[in-house]
Amino acid sequence: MTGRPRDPAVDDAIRQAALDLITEQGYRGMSMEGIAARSGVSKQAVYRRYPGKGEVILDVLAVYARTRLPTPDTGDLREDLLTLLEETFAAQRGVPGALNQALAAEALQAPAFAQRVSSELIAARRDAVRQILGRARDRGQVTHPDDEVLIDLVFGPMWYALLFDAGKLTDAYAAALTDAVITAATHVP
Amino acid sequence: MTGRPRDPAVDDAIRQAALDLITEQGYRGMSMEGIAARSGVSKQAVYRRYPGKGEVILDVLAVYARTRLPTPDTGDLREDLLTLLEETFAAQRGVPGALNQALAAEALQAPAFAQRVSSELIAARRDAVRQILGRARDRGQVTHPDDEVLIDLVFGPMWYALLFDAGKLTDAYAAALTDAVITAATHVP
Amino acid sequence: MTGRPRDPAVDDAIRQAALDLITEQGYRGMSMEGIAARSGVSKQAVYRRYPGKGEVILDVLAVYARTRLPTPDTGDLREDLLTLLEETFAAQRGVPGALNQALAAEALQAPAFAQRVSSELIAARRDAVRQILGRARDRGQVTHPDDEVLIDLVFGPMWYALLFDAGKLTDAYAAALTDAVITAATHVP
Amino acid sequence: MTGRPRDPAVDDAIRQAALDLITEQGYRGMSMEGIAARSGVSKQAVYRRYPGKGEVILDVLAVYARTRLPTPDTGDLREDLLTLLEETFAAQRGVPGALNQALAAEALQAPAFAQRVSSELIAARRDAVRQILGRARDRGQVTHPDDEVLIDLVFGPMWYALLFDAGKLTDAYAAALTDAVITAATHVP
DNA sequence: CACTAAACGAGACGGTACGTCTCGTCTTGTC
DNA sequence: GACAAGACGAGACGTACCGTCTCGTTTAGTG
Repeated sequence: MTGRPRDPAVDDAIRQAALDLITEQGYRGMSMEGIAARSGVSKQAVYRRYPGKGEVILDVLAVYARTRLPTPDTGDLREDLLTLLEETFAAQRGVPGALNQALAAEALQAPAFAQRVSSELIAARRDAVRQILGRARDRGQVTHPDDEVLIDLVFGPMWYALLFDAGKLTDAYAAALTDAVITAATHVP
Repeated sequence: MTGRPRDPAVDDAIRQAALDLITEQGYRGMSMEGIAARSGVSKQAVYRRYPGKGEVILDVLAVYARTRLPTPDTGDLREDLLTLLEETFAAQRGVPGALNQALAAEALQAPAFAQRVSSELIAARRDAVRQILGRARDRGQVTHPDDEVLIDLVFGPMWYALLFDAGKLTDAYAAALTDAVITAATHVP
Repeated sequence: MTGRPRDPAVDDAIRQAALDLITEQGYRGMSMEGIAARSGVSKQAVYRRYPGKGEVILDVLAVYARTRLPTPDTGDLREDLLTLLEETFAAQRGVPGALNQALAAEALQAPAFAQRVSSELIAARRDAVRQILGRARDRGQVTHPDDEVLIDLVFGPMWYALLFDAGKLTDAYAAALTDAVITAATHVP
Repeated sequence: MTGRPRDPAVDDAIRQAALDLITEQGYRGMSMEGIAARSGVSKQAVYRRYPGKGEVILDVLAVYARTRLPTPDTGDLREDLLTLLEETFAAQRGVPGALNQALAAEALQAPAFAQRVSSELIAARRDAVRQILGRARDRGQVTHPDDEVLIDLVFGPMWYALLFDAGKLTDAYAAALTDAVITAATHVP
């Protein structure tokens, strides 16, 4: 049979509580117990939806991801890449940054979860850069043979900053990084 | 006054136990309680030395760091950088990799700790690359204006890999990264 | 709301473990930790029921108290009092004696707890004597004006013995005490 | 060899610290560790003098005991007994009361210690009453056959009060108790 | 309309780890 | 040798989460 349907209000309450806790107290202060308490929901209701903290974060982040802008396409590699990076970095300075840090913390504690994050969340961001590079490659602009390395050059420093110095992710840094990556992408004989 | 000196055997037992636990069971399986139990030492003896897990890892890693080789200096930028990266990545495939992951996990849970890690451990690695770049710059080879960005290009992807795909850190990846970074460093007009 | 009801088996296991520990190892050997371990119950389960050791003992003793015989009423003051004292002292020679000692130890470390013990456990015993004295007083036998002092004469020596010489609490001692108290109760002009 | 003699200042500091702690924080707050810290003395210096908390208390109490008045001897049983009890009870309302409570707590946790307390400290108090009763017995006033029971009638209620209601030990209570005990002592045919 | 099945809040449960405290012993260097 | 200092193993303290498990109650469909 069907049984009682899940209450969407509960869904929202959980996500909201998770978000609140993580922004107010960081990953440390975000516990399944705390989420339930804060949202006025039973622990079971949380565990019914998510197998663990990681999945909660993943879901909360997905909400942000859904509202994100599409990949820029101005015909200019530098402009496209810069726009994307500026937007991405700007987000990392806000709530999504805290969520990504939490995500990283979870991933470090469960390799299987790291895999999921990689394929579900990170892949999308990488795709965006891959598209930009692909278009530039079609225009003969990009000569570097391996997109993946270039993409690592873009996002590696971002995660590095999230780990040890989140304040670094400014527009200026986005620009510097963009230039360096473009140089690496376009100056291979 | 002096008081009874700390027993070096206890120091070693703690470090060894921490190392064992982290390599066998990962960051998750490493607890202050477990370290004490495994090393046959009282919890107090552990807490007397380290205020938390993070500091233990930091200290264990320091032992590895101390035994690390000096910065290569062959007069050839590519060879120097490649050697350094290959060595560093090779280490990340082993025990130090697990330790670094643990370190990252801790750093994510305590920003103050992230700062310490940054200045005490990471700085040394960055210095090595800075020296290599500096020498090449003296030879007129490096034209990119900002060492820091270049260094981020080197280590960003490494941490990124440690977070989501540690298996990526092969010699081949070290080579690809080296080439990309050198391109970025040397092709700025 | 209701929530999952407490498991009575856990209640019993805790009480039994506490009882075992206190009889086998005395108050010293009875710890919240030990109770949990011995009963195969989590520490939380214990702390959920009792805020501290004292309350555990109090509860264990209550079980004994509930099964105690009613106040004797033969119409003869000496017989009534003697019976009560013999029974009470006999109990002190057994498990309840150890429990009472533990109770005293706890009471000495927390005045607030002493108050509780006084009103919840000791009061019942005093009431029994008060009833016996009251009936004798109705028969014109007891002339001493203050029951409370007489009751202190009865139980004071008992606690004194529990503190320093538990072996003293024999039937003979009960008889000697009974006689002395009756003399004090009945020979006031 | 003789070695360095013990520093009397250390002796005093320990006793003073123990006294302070016990009066300020009760038995709970009196720890060997605390005594050492408070007195500015090493733990070893404390343990060198006393095998445990109990002995410290015993020693501190002994100082008080030494300064106590001699057994009253006015030729009047009631007056002698009343004086003794009033003085004794008055002391229990003060610092010696707290010390006695601590003593009781210790005795409950180590039967062997209870024995020592009994023979060293309590015996003196009992002797005093025994002397008073003896003199009255010589005058043909006391007819009760057993001094020990009478002495229990005197001190039992005192310890009982120390356990559960220290406030009870007033002059009025001393008087009531004196009268009851004298009745018991003098009205046996 | 009754029945069924799942969701829901509440909260108990066995675990595990946390960080702190005190115990009684020991090991330094200094006096 | 006493002494201050403080390390050491042991073990209890009380708390916090984990993920699972009852409870009794509500809320849809389905028959």
